[in-house]
Amino acid sequence: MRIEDVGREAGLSAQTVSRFLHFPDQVSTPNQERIRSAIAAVGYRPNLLAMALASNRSRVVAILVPTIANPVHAAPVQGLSDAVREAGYQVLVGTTGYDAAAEQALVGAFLGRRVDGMILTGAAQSHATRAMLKGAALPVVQLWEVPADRIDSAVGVRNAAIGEAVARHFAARGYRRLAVVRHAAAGDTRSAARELGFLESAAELGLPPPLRLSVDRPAEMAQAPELVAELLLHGVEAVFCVGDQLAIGVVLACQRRGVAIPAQLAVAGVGDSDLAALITPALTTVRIPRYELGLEAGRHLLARFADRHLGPVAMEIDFELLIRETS
Amino acid sequence: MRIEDVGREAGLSAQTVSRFLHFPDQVSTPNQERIRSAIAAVGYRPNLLAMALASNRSRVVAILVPTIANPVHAAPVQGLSDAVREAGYQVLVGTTGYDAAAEQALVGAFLGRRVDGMILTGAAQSHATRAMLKGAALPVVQLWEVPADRIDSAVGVRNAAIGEAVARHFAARGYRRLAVVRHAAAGDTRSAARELGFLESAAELGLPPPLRLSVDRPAEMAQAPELVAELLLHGVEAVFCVGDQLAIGVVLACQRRGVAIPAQLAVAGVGDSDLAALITPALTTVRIPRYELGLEAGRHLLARFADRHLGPVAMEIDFELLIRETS
DNA sequence: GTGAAAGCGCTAACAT
DNA sequence: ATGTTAGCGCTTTCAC
Repeated sequence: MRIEDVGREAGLSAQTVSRFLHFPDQVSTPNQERIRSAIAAVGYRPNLLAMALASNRSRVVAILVPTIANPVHAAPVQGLSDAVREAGYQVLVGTTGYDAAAEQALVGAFLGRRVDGMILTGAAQSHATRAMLKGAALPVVQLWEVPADRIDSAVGVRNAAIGEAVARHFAARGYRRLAVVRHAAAGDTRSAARELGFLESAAELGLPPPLRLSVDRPAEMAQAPELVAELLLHGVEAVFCVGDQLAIGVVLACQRRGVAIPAQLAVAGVGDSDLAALITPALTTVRIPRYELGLEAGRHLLARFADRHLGPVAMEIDFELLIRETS
Repeated sequence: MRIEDVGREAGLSAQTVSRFLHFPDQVSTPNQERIRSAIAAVGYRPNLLAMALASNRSRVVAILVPTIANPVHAAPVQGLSDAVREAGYQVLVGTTGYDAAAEQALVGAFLGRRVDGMILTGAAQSHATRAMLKGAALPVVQLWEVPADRIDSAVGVRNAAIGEAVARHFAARGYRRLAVVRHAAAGDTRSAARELGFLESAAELGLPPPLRLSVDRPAEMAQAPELVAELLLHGVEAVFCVGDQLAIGVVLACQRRGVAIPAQLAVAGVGDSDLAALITPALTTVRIPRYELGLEAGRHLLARFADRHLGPVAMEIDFELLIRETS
C-alpha cells in the first residue's frame, strides 16, 4: 500500500497525507481524522526506504565495534539504541573483528546506505577510512578516546587520568615499587595512554620508575603466572593491569602460588567487569561508564541532526576508581 | 555522484554500469575496464537506498534482542553478523527491553525499512506482531526455541531435553531429593520448558516429585540466600537452576552459610557463563551454542534469499552438559 | 490548507 | 552486449 492509496481513500492528495505524517498540524483537523482512518482502512505502512531516498535522511545511525560479543563493546550499542529509539532512528551494527580493512569496508557500505551518523570504536582508523568519512560530511563520533586529531566528534574517557588515579591511589597506600602491565599491540592507544598516565604520575609523586611489562592479547589470562613470577622477582609491591581480565588472572595466579593480596602484592585493574566484584579478594578497578558512552554519543548525533549548524564536540565522561580489597 | 555520471565518463549508458555492478560478465571485457576506471575517476559510491527501492531488496537483515548488553543475546548477533557479511548484507539491531509493545513497534519499523529477513528472540511475540510478520511474507527466524506454532522458521535448542539431561545426571550421581528453580514470568517459555523436561524426566526415573521454586527476575542473585534456606529446609540434595546467574548465586550463598557443595547440596545451572568455570567449585552447567544459533539463522536467511522457493526450517542445535565440581 | 509537477538514484522489462 | 522507457514510493518546490 502506497501513500497515494491512502490519499484516494481519504479523498485527498498523496501530498496532504505526507504532510500529515510529518507535520500533522499543517493539515486541517477534519482531514487529520480522515487520513487516520484511511491509513487504518488500507493498512498503510510508510516505505522508509523511499522516504529516505526522497528526503535524503535515512533515520539510521551506524555503530562499528570490534565485536559485539564482548560486553565492553555491547554496552555502548545498548546506550546508542536507547538514545535514538524515541526519535525513530534505527541502529545498524557492524563488527570489524579488530581489522582495519574490515572497518574500512563497513564504513563504505554504511555510507552507501546513507546513514545519518556514524559511531566508531577507538581512534585508530586507517587513513582511507578517515578520508571517506571526512568527504561524506556526516556527523561522526569516535568512542572511548578523545584524540587530538579527531575525525569529527569524540566521546571518551581521559585514559591518561585513569593511570594517574591508580598511581595516586597506590602512592597513598604507601606502595613504592610499582609495575604496570599493558597490551602490547601498537593499535591499542587506550592501553598506551593509561600506561603513560601511570608512569608520569609515578614520576611526579617521586616514586622509582615502575616496572613495565606487556602481554600479547588484551584478555590473556594464560600469561598471568609468568607475569606474577616476574613481578615477585623484581620485588614489586603493587601492579596496575590495564584491563580487568589480566588483573583477575594475576589475582588467581597469586592465590595458586600462595602470594598474599594485597600484603605481598597489590593489584588494580580497569573495566569494572562483573567478575571484578565477585572474586575474593574483590578487585580494585576503574569503572568506565560504557553504557553512557554510547548514550551520550547517540544524544549528540540527535542534536546534530536537529540542528545542522551545531559543530562537533570533544566530550569526556568521568570514570570512577573503585577501591576494593586487592589494594 | 550518480550511476549516470559514471556512464557518461565511460561513454556508456547508466544501465550498462548497473549491469557491471551486479553481473560484471554480462559486460564486454573492454567496457568492464572503462567502467572500472570511470568509477574511480568520479569517486562513485552506489546509493544502496535507491538500489533497494528499485530492486525491492534491501540487503539488510534485522535482529531483535531483549538487550544487547547481555552476552547471551549479543553472541547470536555476532554470529548473524559473521554469517551475512560476505554476502554484503548489513545487520539492523533492535532492543526490546523484554517489552512486547516495544517489540511490536520495532517489527513495524523494520518492515517499513523493507528488511529482507528478520530474527526474533524467543517465541512469545504478541498476536499483532505475528500478524504483521505473516502479512509481510518475508523470511523470519525465531531464535532459542522451536515452538510448534512457528511464525516461519525457528532455530533453537530443545529446552525440555536440557531439563531431562540434568535430571538424568542427578539420578546417575545418586541424588534423589531434587529441586528446580525457575524464572516465574509467564512469557519465559524457555524456562518453563526446561523445568517441565526436568520434572517429567525425574518422574520417569522413579524419583520423588522435585521441589519447585521460582524467582521474580531471571538474573536475580539477591534471592539466592532465602532460596538456599528453603532448599535445606526440605532436605534437597540437588538443585537445578534454570540459569547460571541463579546457580552461581546459590553456590555463593551456600559458601557463606557453610554448606558443602556438592556433599550437602549439588547445583547445576544453564548457560555456560564465563563465571561458571571460574568460581570454586566450578559450576556444572549446560553450554548452549549461542553464537552458532545466530550463525545458523543467518545462513538460513541467506539460503532463503538465494532461492525464493525454499521453505521454512525448524532447526535444533545440540547443547552440551558440562559436568564440573558442583554436582 | 491543499494539489501538481518534478525528481531522489537506481533497476526491470523491453528493445535493439 | 548495450540502450530506452517507465517506474520503485516518497518528498520537494511551487503553485493556488
